[in-house]
Amino acid sequence: MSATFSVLSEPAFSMRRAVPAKASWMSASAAEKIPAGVASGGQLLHVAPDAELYSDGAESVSFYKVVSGLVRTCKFRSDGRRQIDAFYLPGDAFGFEDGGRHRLSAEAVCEAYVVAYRWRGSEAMSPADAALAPQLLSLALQGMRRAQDHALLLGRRSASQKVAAFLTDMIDRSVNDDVVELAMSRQDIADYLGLTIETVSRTLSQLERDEMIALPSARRVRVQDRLGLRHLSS
Amino acid sequence: MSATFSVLSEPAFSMRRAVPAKASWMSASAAEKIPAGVASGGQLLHVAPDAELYSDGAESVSFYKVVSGLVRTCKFRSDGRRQIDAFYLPGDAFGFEDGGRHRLSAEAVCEAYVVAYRWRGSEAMSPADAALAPQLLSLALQGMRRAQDHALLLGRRSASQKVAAFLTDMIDRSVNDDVVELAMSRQDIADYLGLTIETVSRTLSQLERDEMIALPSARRVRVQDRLGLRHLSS
DNA sequence: CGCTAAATTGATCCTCGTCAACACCCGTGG
DNA sequence: CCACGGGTGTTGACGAGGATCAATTTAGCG
Repeated sequence: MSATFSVLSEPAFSMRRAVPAKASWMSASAAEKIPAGVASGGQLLHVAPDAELYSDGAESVSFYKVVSGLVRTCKFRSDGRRQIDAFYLPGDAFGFEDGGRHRLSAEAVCEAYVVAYRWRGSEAMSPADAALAPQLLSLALQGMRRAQDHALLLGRRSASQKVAAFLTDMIDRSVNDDVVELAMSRQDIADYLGLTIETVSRTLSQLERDEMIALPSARRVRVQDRLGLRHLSS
Repeated sequence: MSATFSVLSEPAFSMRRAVPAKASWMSASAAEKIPAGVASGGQLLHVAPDAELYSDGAESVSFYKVVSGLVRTCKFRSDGRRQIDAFYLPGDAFGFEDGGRHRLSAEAVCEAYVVAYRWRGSEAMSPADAALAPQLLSLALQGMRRAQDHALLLGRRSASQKVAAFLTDMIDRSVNDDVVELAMSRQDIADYLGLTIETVSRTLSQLERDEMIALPSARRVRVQDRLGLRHLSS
């Protein structure tokens, strides 16, 4: 895994891994893609595919917002297995946690740009930061909602229900209506749903046979029976 | 299910269910058990066993803090199955969500006292409320952490790992060191872990045979090999 | 055009869900 | 005091769904 990410504004950023930071400066057009943020003073970062933005246990100095690409947060178990906590699409914020340390790793699924906002947790908030608290609160509540939905998704559901719910969620979150371009691999999906790659693959094939979806290519899903899919995930 | 809960301070509280509010006034000693809260103006409520504090979809007018007893938040699926999102012990806060509506039901597992704090979400915060934002933020981050841990617990783990993790969590959260008094039924545990009551029961029996725990009674667990248990839940 | 990683498909095993019977705990009432 | 009854928990037998191991196909990329 060639883990690299580069700071595109200020260079003073704590890197956990000794990795050569590739100098790749953003274009003006990329800068314009930054969504109207919580704070104005964000720092734009480029993260290479599979590169680690921060790791489990690392000191938490910022939270982040995705500008482009896809980010996953995950946990690595002692048995070597990986569990993915969430996928973050452009516009989504992640990485704000209390306690001074991250409790998950964050990695780019594919090449991504993220904005980092300096923030060290609700305990260490300056009076100036306090003004942002309501907006951070909104983000935290959103994050809690997402985590709760994920827990509900994982609790006692069949493989087909899980995959259908995953696809439904991806459709809802993507701009396009009926075709989803999955940036993540089958392994990523499996680790997110608590399944194996084989089961994910089999389930997708079955959904295709049932004519609920079409798979023009492995990572491209065309939804043909949106209602049926939504009903399956119940 | 005889769903009843009664407001012990002000009577103006929105009840979703047409239920006879039993007049049961708190004792002075119960009042003293209220933990130092986020806000001072909380309203003490009594909730009878299995009574619903609020239901999925209900308008969200308050968040809550457990004074005594045990509260569960849960979701009911269309197939009739129930999933428990979380258990809340004395001192834990719950029920703060954005969007104006609750997305889970809250019920008392056993007789409980909770304090309700008027709050309608981060969108509808008065300047006075804004002062509380940092503390609410801390609570929300705690809630997010809890939900994430729950999702990680449910993702691809064996029944014994799940049960061990559940017991470990209950030990960590209870005051007593090695004996846990479980207020919840096997069904509650099963719905929390995404298992069946039979599997929960079998797993507990197995843990007892392995001498990691002892079960002096069905709801009382004595932990004999705390390290082994913790290692199992990994 | 090959090389490699990713994805699919197949065969088999095992965990856990399901159905069923039974034990236990308590409160009620004879 | 014990019989009865219902709720809760335990245990057993069996089967289905998904994990595992293995082989093959497809896609991506030099």
